[in-house]
Amino acid sequence: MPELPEVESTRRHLLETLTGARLEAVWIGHPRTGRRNQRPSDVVERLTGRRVERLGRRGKFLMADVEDDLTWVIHLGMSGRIALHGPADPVTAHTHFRATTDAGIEMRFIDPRTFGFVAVFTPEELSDDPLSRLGRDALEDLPTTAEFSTWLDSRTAPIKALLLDQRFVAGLGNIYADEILHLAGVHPRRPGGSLRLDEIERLRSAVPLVLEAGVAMGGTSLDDLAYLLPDGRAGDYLDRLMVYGNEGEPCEKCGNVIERMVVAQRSSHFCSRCQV
DNA sequence: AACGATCCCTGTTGGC
DNA sequence: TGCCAACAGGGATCGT
Repeated sequence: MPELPEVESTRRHLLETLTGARLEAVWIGHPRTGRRNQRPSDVVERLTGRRVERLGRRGKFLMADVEDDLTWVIHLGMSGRIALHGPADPVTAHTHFRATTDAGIEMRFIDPRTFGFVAVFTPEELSDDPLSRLGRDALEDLPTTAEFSTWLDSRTAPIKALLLDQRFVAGLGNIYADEILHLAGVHPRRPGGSLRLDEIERLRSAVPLVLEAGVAMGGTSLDDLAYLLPDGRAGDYLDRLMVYGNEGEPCEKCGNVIERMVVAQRSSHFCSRCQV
């Protein structure tokens, strides 16, 4: 599912096409895709004719600066992906947003489960939106071990749930949280406040190791229907996963069988020998 | 305040 | 073989 490495891989592939491009024909075809704007038609009205100044990312949100202080925000949700096409290419199912650049390239947002969205915010709207409370980016702005320690202090929620909470560190999802906990040797159900300083340090240092490897491989494509790069290719990190989706298989570190349990309403994959 | 539960949605999977 | 319930999950929201 799209997490930070998938969103960052998508951003890097879009940079050349979108940076400095003027958007011409803009279309939104599903009410849920534009639901974060009070009026979904604002997405079309605000983007049409305007130039994209810069394409950034915070956590799992693509955030582009657009002329006149607007912020164009795209979230891939669970099943969203972006594809670049020529305007005459056949439109595939679940295409809910299209925008043509002045160079004649069409960007499409494809999202079968409609958990994702496309929105355009004014500065005032952005400060009112929950995404203004997003935490620090897990790749570009990772908190220090001391800051992690303060945040975890006396917390009773399982560490897995806390890693998925986007309000402190933004960008981790179910797959990479499992991988990070495995690399750090921490059990997903450990209460956040129970982690010793050396464990917090291992956890914190595992974050960039896992995420940067994910970005280098173009992200994780679980199957052909979910995340793909904008040119339609699959990301290659699937083969590198140590625990996610490996239930019943031997741990590559110790040979113990990988187990699965539900933590924070999400399936968690872990090695009970490596992770304590 | 912190935490857990629920809901949104649809393609795929697994059980009977 | 065919049908249908269960499952997948990011984030907003709500109840305790």
